[in-house]
Amino acid sequence: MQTDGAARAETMLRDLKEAGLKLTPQRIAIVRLFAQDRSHPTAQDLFERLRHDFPSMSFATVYNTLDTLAAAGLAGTVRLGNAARFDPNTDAHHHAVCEECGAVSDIAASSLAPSPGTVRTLEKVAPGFAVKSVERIYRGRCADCAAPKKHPSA
Amino acid sequence: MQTDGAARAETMLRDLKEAGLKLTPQRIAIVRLFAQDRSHPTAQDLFERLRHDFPSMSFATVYNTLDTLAAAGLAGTVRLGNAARFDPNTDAHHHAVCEECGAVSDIAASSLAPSPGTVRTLEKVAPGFAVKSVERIYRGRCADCAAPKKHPSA
DNA sequence: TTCCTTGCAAACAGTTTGCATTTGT
DNA sequence: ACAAATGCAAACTGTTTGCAAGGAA
Repeated sequence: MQTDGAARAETMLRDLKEAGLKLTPQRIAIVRLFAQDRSHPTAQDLFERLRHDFPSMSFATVYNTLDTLAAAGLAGTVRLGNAARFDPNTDAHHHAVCEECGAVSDIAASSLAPSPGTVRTLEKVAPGFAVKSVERIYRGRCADCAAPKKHPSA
Repeated sequence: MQTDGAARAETMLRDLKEAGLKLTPQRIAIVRLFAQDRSHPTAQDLFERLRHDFPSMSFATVYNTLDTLAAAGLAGTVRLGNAARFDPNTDAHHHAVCEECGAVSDIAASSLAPSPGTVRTLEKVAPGFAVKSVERIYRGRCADCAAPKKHPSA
């Protein structure tokens, strides 16, 4: 179970090191920032926020690091709009997307494995297709957008 | 229930006309091709196949037509990789994606509305989030890729 | 020292836009 | 005739690549 972002950052860094990868200042900064971010940031988002501390950092480095994390199984990616969004949550989970503001939140799942019923259904509809995992996207309206106060007046 | 592609094409065309849109030769060709295509083609795919009959057709026209169809509720879009894929199937359904060849197939669903159980679960995990629909992506390996004959020899 | 990483800039892929011209209706 | 659609090319966004220079181990 994932809880503390800071702890997760250190775990990621340790895992990267153990995988024989170098811990450059950039990577450390990216990981520390990313591990704590539950907003499913895009590479651009992170780049923007890192820009301040690392004025010379390039996009490529951000992508590189994120891809490396993903390849190491320390991060996931979700594609919902035009941009790839990265997710430090490696527990089984689905996503809830707000159609109004675009916010994405994680919805814990006990497992992504298909249920026996799902397997049975698919066998009929798509014979021969071997399901490995089921991903769900819940679309709707998040609490913030449902809130009546559209005009922050009064 | 969607069955005959050719019939669906004519239905689409009729609906477009009824919506006050013009039936240009390009649109007719795109619709006729698209309505029958269950492979979830990208705009590029269609453009390429249309190129032969309409050497002067532009990308923009393909996108325009596809977007128009989508806006009219006559087509759907799925985003799985880098490109948007269009789907002439407007019945409630999910998608099965082969992780090996990338093929996408439709999996009929009785409804995309969330089940009472889902609503209940989400209420706990994401309080205030109003689920409107649930989309599923089944990932696995399709029948073709599972087939042992990788080398079309013998 | 040795590779892995970085930064940069250019290359790419997919999609959108502006505008003059053409064309359904 | 008129509004809508087309073609074209250029602009854009998001992502990737090639390569010289830099830096962790």
